[in-house]
Amino acid sequence: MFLTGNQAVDYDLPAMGGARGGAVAANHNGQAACLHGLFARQAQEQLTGGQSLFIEGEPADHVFEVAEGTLRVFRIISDGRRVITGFVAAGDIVGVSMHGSYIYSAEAIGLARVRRLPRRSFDASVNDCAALRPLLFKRVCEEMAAAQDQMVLLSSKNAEERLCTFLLKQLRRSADRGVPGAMVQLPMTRLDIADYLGLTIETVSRTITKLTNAGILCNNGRHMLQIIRPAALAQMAGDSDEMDHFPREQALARGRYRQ
Amino acid sequence: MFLTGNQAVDYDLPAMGGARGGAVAANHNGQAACLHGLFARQAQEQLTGGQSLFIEGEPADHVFEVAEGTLRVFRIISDGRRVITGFVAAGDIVGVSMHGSYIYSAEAIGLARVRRLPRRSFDASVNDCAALRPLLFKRVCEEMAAAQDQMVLLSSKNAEERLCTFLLKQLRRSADRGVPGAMVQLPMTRLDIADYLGLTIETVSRTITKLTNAGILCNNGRHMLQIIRPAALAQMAGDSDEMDHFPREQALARGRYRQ
DNA sequence: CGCATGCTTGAATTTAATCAACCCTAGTGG
DNA sequence: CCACTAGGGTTGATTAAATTCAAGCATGCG
Repeated sequence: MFLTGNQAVDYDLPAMGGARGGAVAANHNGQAACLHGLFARQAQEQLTGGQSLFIEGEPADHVFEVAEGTLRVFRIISDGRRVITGFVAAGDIVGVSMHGSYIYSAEAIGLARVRRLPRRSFDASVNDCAALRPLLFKRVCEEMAAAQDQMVLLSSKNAEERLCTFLLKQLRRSADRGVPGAMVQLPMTRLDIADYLGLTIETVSRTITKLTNAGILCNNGRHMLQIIRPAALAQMAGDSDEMDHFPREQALARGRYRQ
Repeated sequence: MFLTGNQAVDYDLPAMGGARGGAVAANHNGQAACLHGLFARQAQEQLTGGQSLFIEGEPADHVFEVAEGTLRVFRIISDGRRVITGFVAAGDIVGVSMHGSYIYSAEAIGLARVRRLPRRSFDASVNDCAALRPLLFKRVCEEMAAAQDQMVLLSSKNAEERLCTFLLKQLRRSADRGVPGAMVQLPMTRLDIADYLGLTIETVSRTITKLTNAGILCNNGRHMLQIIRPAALAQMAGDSDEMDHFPREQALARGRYRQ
């Protein structure tokens, strides 16, 4: 049931070397213009809610591009709890920075579609194409930066700040996808959010209620919120915009950062 | 004293290619055998305790290899607190996965020595040398894996587990460096540890005391501990060795992971 | 010696977790 | 069409853990 990782896929790689004839999206004649181009000719695979794309510990044989939907990326720790380390959505690539085995699992939240490439092909393509390498590098840097941000969130923000930070990020995403009117799509459940933010489901729920009561947002069903006062949200997120150009001085002022 | 990470190491690279002409930048005609080789000919720079190597937000113009000592890698958040996202020690490379600007600061804990390479040179060398690319990629993967581990630690471990995990990691490091007899070197201060583990200095102190009283470790001065019962430490670290091959079953048993 | 810094310990407080009950909604089947 | 159910979600009361505030100790350095 939940183990049905992936069935029946054709694994031919896009014949990287020479002229890639037919050419679907996003790349041209000689070489792929972008990473997306590498996946463009691969068949889409469909995942239903809760279905695994890959599981922590499996050999990391493939790299995936999400075409549609959202996946959660997580690890199960020894006491059985789940830690979600990220969500990936359409356009994102998953499973890149793996050395031997996947270090986390990925599974669909609701319906999702992905394309896959064998890792060897992916690596070879990128390795062969000088234009792609910086693009991949950039992605990895972004992934790293996101991990850093998450560490900061987890190690120093309270429940409210965590949730506001999260909602703000989702708001940006939704806006980028053309969702209008400060609406935020939350495809994931409250439990997903809790496991991502290092909180319990109750705390997430309470905090959303509190923000609603404070007139900062407004609840349109479980998976859709409207942000009424984005500025307030940003302020409560705690990465204060106006001040954080002066990290050193502030820190000194508070006596926490010396020398 | 506690800084003597490892001194007097011979850093000439295994003379991979042929004649490495005068030239700074450390690579090729032949080609460098390893990333370390890229830095080998660079002058060492010395940093004293508390001195910055680079600061968050600066243009990320250089890549560094630590030759000696330990640095802390951190961000200062808007309210002035410091979040340490990692420590780097001899042999580690810092500042790789940066796109435009550094996303964190790095500064020496006590005396340290580093070698630097302009980012352009570093990138060019790696880009030109097919043998180096997977080595760099591997490093980045390790960095990513460490970040994941840290996220798990921060989002789901209690103070004791955090500290035990940390000590265990330091123990491995110390052992790798040839420190004998289950001794752990802690070049950093308690405040550094606290900022790294997402705790306060008081909690770190109390927890060390507790472990000492429990006969698990033994305090030899501020910057040196002896681990009396490594197995107990490992168990308290909470990434239980014996069970975590069955993440799925456990999770289901606890009703936390469904579908 | 005396100060400063880092560390430890104690008491009070606060935050989020836990335990427990209940609600709401979508989907099912009679 | 309505009743029922299961899952996800909310709310409340209590508890536990770590923070905060406060004081004192130890070590190293001028």
